[in-house]
Amino acid sequence: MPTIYQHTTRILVAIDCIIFGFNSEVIKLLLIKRDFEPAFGEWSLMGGFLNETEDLEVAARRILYNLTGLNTNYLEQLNTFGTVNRDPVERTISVVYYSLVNIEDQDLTTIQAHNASWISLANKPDLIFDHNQMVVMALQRLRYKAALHPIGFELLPDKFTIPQLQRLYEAIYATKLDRRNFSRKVMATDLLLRTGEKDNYSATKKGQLYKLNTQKYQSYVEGNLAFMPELADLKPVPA
Amino acid sequence: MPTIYQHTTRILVAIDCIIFGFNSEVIKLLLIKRDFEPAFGEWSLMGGFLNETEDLEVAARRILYNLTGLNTNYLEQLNTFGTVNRDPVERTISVVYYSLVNIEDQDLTTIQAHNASWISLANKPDLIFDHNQMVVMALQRLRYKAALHPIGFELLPDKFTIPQLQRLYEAIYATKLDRRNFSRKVMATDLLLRTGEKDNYSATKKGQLYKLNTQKYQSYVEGNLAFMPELADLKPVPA
DNA sequence: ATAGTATTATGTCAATATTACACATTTTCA
DNA sequence: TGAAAATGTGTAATATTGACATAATACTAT
Repeated sequence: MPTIYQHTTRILVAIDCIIFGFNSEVIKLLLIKRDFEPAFGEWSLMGGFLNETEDLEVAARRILYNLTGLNTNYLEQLNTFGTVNRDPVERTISVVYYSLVNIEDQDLTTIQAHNASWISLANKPDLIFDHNQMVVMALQRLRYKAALHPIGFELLPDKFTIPQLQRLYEAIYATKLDRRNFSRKVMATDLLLRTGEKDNYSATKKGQLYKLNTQKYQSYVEGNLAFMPELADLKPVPA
Repeated sequence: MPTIYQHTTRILVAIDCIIFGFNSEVIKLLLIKRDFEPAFGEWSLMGGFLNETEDLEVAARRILYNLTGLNTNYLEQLNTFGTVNRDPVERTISVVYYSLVNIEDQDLTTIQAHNASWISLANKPDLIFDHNQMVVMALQRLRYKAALHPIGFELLPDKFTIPQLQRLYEAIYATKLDRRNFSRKVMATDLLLRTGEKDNYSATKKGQLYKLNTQKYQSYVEGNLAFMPELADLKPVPA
């Protein structure tokens, strides 16, 4: 006979996903304009409920996949939000994940079917419930992580140029970096491999395309070598 | 008429607390030897269930207070663990907090009443469920945080000496630091104020007692000045 | 009183990292 | 051909780190 906990307060558990993308210029968020209740017509993160027989991360991947049609590499738990009245319908706690996706890999049809769009951070509309707070925390976390681990690559296409990578870091930290020092520094990590190909999107000189040295990358991610420690002096996150 | 979510899977939400302390030599954990089911007689973290009308952090503080009789300054959410079978009795997700407490402030009676004891990391017994995993993650997080923010002070008494502080950092990072460089560095942050008093516990020369410059401390904790960035190259956490 | 030890306060120095530039050259499109 | 972007190399000023030296001081144990 299975024991049962006496405690009877069982609670709705939601999963919300913050999806970061980068379009070679600015950091974007994948947000949905709700065509369902509650908060019909307002903007929110993509979310759903945790099922009885589903692990947390599995649920997050399910929700992400349903919206974007893609399996992201980088999915990490951010925080669990559980203020009593955060959801006006019913007490719900939300386990929030954030993910970094290559904006080019998305499945446009799926995204449109969910009434979702990529919106740059600067134009972020007001979101429902405590979702604004979640985004602020996620950006903060992204800055932490990207200073110590080379996770930025998840936001780029497989092949990318050094200036693209630099623009990504400039976008994450809202700062300007010296072109020459940046490239020297990045090359010194040995994380990049020349593909020999060139960037055909460029209107001017087509840059060298690089890809990740996946072995080196693994040791950087699993080990704890600081990637760009000088960026660890984080600037405040704009609200 | 209030809307109700159709989704019916409501889940038990537990809160578990990892309580770090420091006794001037080693990092300790406050663990309980269970005198109740499930897992009677085994070791675990202190935990409890989230109530319907209770915020997450409030629940964590309640549980912490019940066990230690103290209100800690430093309480931070670590992660939510939700593998389907992590609790053999019933599907339960656990929102885990970690806290840093001054080991001297504890209420011994309360601790004993809960069959709890301070156990040094090196002697940590095997814990129930996924609690071992939680501890590993907490130690990792502690190392991250303490490298970038001066949170270590929470583990010390109000007044402490420089060598005490150094031993704390050495314990957190399982490393040795140069006495002379350490004191120079710490003094340079302007975070410490001399109290003029002396450490009467010392058997030899009684060291100067310092206390935190709480204003400076706030700006370090809230701001993002890296505290000891050279320690951010984290060593792997011993399992 | 003294030997021994821990604490505290300075100082030196080489290796390394960071920052901020200068200058030169190449590739591409219009 | 000229503008724009990408690339490559150099280098001086400055800051940080890590390793080690010295010494005054305060206390205990004997």
